[in-house]
Amino acid sequence: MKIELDKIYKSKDVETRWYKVWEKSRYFCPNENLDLDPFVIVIPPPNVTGILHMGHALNNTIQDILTRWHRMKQQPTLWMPGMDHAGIATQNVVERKLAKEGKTRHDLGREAFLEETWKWKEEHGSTISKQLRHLGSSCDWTRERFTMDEGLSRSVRETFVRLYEKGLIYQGHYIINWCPRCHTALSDEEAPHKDSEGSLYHIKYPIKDSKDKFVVVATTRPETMLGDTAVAINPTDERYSDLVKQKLNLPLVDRELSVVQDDFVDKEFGTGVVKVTPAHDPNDFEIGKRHDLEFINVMNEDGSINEAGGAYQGLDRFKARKKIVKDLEELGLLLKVEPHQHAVGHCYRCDTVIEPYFSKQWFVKMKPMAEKAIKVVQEGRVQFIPDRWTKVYLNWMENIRDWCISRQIWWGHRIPVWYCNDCEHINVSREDVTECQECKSKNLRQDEDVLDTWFSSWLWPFSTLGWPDETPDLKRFYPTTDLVTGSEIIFFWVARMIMAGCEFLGKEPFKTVNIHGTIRDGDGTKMSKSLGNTIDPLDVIDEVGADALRFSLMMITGSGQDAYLSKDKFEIGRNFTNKIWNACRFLFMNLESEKLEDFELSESELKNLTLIDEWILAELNSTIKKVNFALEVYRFNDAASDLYHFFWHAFCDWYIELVKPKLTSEGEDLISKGERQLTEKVMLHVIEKSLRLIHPIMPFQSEEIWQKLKALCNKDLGESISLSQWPETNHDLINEESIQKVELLQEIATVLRNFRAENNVAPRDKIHIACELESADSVVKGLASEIKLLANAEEVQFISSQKEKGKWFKVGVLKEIILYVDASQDIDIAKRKKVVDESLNNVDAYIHSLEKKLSNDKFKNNAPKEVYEKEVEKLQESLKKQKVFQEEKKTLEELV
RNA sequence: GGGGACUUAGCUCAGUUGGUUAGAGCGCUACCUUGACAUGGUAGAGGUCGGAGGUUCGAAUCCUCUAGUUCCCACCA
Repeated sequence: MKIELDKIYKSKDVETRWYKVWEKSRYFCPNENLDLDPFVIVIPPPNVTGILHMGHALNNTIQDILTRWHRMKQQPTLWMPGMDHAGIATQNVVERKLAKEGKTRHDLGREAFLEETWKWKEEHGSTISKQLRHLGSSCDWTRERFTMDEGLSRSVRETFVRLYEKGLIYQGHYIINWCPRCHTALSDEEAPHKDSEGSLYHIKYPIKDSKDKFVVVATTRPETMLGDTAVAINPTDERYSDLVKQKLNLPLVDRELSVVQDDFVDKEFGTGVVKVTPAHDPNDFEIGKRHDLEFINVMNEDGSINEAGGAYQGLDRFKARKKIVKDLEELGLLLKVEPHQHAVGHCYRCDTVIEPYFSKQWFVKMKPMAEKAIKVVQEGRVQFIPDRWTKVYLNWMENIRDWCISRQIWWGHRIPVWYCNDCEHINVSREDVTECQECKSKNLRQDEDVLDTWFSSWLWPFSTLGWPDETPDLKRFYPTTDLVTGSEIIFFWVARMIMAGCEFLGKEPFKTVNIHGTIRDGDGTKMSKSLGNTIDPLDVIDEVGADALRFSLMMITGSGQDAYLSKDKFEIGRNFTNKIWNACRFLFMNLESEKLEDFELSESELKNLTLIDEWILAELNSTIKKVNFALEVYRFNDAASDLYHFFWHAFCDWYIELVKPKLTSEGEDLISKGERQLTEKVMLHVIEKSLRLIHPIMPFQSEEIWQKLKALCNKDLGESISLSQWPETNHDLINEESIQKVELLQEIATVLRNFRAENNVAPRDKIHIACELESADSVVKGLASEIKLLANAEEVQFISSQKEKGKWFKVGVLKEIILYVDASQDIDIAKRKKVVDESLNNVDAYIHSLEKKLSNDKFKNNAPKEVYEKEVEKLQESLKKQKVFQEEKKTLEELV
């Protein structure tokens, strides 16, 4: 039976070929196994406008590893895919497109604009799901959802109505974050503050009916003074106690201002006098409410000054600011301007400076829901990994503020509210309303606004499963198991999902939240398109393959830690896929066995193993154990590096090298046919298990090789490695003794190779080796042929210490053995002497420290017995070494 | 203002309950173009774990302070 692999691994061909098969064969749909708990992940739905970036690649690789791992454990496994309609982002895209044609959305009107947007979605909206397939993501695409599809829209309405009926949704006039470019309200989370250099303007407000008397107020936004309706001081501030009875004249605008006392005012800051603009500042808004002040809105939706601004009407807010400052200066009312650093909100979509804006919006009352969501985390029913995020989450939850959910855009779920034009009744309904519930009038108008995009995302873990219907999927797959996401959407998404799950289903939506790090570039700045510092995952896939990308990402990103990425980081994955490919190729090339029954090793086969076979099986099983553990605790980097070290540095570097002669022609005389067959079987067993272990991280290549391997076997291994059984650890095969023996063998080989390197003995030249053994029954005796092979020796002799002194040259000292080579070699005595001197110094120092430690009674009394004994053992060994080195030093000195 | 995270070889990072003469990958040096792989092999050089103090028989690992880098959160005009 011959199986062949191409000379080089052609990732592109393999990837497209297998993904098609996987998807077509519905391997990614959950199985019907009722005995095992289902494993469920919902994808953090990427924006429909999105294109795959490294953050996605990391996020989805982790999800895929978990999904494939559980699928191989034969659990019913569902990775629910889908996309987010991304209200503002998508609308921006379509509006930009229209702008190129010289049109605005208003030219089209609402209906036509939405049609246009759906059209855009149909044409471009599947980009990212295609890209996720390139990555190998094993989502169940038959269940793919979109936040605006019919079912999800229904759950949005259901939740809105329920919350409204419960009194948790209310409408009101408040100061919200307004983006003058997107023309919409934003939630607090959507308006992140950035420190910016601004100015603090000190302005004189004249006191009415006084000559030249004035108070000084300070502001960073002078243009808002157009909307001032009062000035506030701290009630305990004696400097201004007289002021309370007086009135002020607001400059530039002909308006009288009263003076109010409010605790909010900090006596220490500035002059201790605050201008109050209730319609343009959240704090002033509160003061305004407390003191029943007038709310004057001075801006239009685009941030320009409106008619209330008198002479400044029509000016953009920043132009108005300049002009106002200039005018004040001319009037002699500008006292001074100081540089001032302060935090300014910016639109998270377009980065425009947010305007605190007074308007009527819909809000969700969050406190009652937060309480439940806090509880489930505190009780450990939802667990953050790493745990430090728990604190971040709880802190936000405990200080939660109401959620502004109305957006003044068109793309999204329209608010299910109909106002009666006749009786002004507010109709809130799951179904479209055509008749007023109060007065039966048909003269209704629906609320113009749509809901925040996150108002549909927060339902994602159950809306995708069919909720509010009691669907079989919902029963079977809710609550989901793991959530995998980045830290930047803990508040936006994770926290709200927990609230929604508890509120609407009475059960937390997932058990663990795995927060992975952020991908940054080599300088540590976040990768973003606008900075132009991105590495496109698709380019990487193109160059090195998806498996290499995935593996590299796992090697690079420590648990939850940010990763600093540069292109060369992907070499590790590329090299590893190459190594696996070539190792398998080599082994397949030299196979002689006929078809095997299967790859499992029978009892009798296990009894006939060579030491090397025993050892590799021990290493394999200890790797299975480690990988299992790593995955269980979400330490993907550990899993990846465990696999890497096993396959490369145990299997390839040592095992294959050791069995090579048996497999190639020169070995034919050396072993019996049965022995060769057994070795081949062990080797195939190891490869087959390794492939299964690697499959969650590197799905494509493992499938390709595994399918070739299948042909060698009579037993039906199944259709795909992705459905095959996840390897279990066979603890009986973790044979410590064989591990120790092979470690000794490796040390011996290293010493001898080192000798070659130091003395420039060519690898081809055979050497003669002698081993002086501590005891006659040393295990080393059984290793002669391996030593011979690894050191390329003509022969290996075992000698006793006293004899044949002149013939052998000492090259190394190990645990139970002293190594010699034939003294006829051309040996660099000076070099050797240097090495021996250094070794002796090290050993001396080490012995000194050990003796010190051991002579300390406190150590003897306090340290655990094993630790103490270990130290004693170390000392004995070191003393032996010391003796040998001393002798050798003497010998070398005589020779010089 | 509050809360995290990070600081270990030239670079990027491991080091899970304190006990290793401190590890890996890349890079570097020397040798190897022997038919699996130069995306390779062998050998080697290179850190005392940001700094200071403390706890302990024993600390990279725990505590305190301190410096630097960085990320969140926060309504001080």
